[in-house]
Amino acid sequence: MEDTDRRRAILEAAFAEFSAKGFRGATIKSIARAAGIQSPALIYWYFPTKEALFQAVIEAHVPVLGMVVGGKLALDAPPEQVLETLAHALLATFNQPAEARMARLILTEAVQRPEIAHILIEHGPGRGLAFLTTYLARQVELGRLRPHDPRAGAVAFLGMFAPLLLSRVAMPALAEYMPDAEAHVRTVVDIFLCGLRVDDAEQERITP
Amino acid sequence: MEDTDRRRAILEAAFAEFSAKGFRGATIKSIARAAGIQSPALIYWYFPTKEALFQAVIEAHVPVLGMVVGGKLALDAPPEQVLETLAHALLATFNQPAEARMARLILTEAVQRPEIAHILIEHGPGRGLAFLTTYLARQVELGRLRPHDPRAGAVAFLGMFAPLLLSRVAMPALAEYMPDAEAHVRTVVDIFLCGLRVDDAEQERITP
DNA sequence: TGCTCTTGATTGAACAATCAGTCAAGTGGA
DNA sequence: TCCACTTGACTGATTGTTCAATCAAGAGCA
Repeated sequence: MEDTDRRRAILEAAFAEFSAKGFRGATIKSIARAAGIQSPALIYWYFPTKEALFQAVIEAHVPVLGMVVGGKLALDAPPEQVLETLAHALLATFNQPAEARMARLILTEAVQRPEIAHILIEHGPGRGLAFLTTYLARQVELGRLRPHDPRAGAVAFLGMFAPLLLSRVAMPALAEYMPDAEAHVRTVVDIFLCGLRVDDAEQERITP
Repeated sequence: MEDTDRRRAILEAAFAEFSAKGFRGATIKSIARAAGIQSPALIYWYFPTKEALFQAVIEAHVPVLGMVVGGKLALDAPPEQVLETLAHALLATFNQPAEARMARLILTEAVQRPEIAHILIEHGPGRGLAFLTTYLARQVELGRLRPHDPRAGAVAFLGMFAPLLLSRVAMPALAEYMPDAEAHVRTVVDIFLCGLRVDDAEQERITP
């Protein structure tokens, strides 16, 4: 559990290599070179195996996944505030290079590794979905949103940002089909709110 | 360009292996074994290299990607019909095992291969997005939907199904957070339609 | 019918390169 | 001296790929 300079350097280099080339594409030799180490053998003094190094890299970056909903989002706060805050937090999170690379790593590796997929989902999108689901249910209870399946609503809302995040993080070729981020947030929140607002109630004007 | 039995068998086996283990994970030996071939060397009689075999596999499955919007979706058809049809077509498409495996292959490999990502996006999600974008713009023109950014609207609508498709195709661990497919389609179409419906000019104001 | 000759298809063996991982021999500070 | 740390050289296995040899089936000719 100790965290020396060398160990940290290796972890950092391994993260860069894994996220750029995938588990199989990144070799311990390339990781060693990226870490400024003379011999690949040194890696095996800190980590018993390549697989263990990979797991350590994952575990080192799991905590950052939980930060998306780390803010103070109350269950009773009004939807127009919570949804916009959540949307901006989502985009801001994956603007950070470390988080973006982590997302790419998950995307390429978790498919072949269901066991780590489970852990990562638990700490990342799972929390966001769980919070949003109970939040939507609560808002229906409060009469601020009309009755609907809150689970489907949560999946739908977060999913609306999936293409945008995918284009930023992993597939730049998608970018040409993507709208501006700010405009997208505005449109999405607007559609979602109007779509779930209680009918015929008091409502504010919507500007095109 | 000839398509003998052997060549087709190799392509099929390679598709299965690549989609299951990824490009690096699938070896020509395993592909040969899956194709019922004695020696891996035979593959090199039909394909000059492993990379060429991979490209051939991709090209062989590109056409099926265009089928999503292959149906007769008119620009003037009412939204409640078009959106539901589109949603069901989307889910039905990725229920087919071949399409699902193709999607997984794209997801895991296109990240490291921008050149093929571009082609695949062009034939797949790109077409869907392009159609939906012009369709939404047309509906705004017709006065059936209220003014909004049609590009963002299209991305949002298709994105709403991204988590569901991801859980089915590549990450089963996500399934426990997912709603029932039918209910999700209903909720999504409902939210999207209500969210973009033209506001009734006469609103009864109920002051709280 | 018999007999070569050609051609496409298939094979087992072997190639060089690279991989993850090991090992013995060091280094340098306490 | 001791011990945490570092190194270059090495190992055995696996990788994609090549190659010479072989097989089956005709084609042309007697």
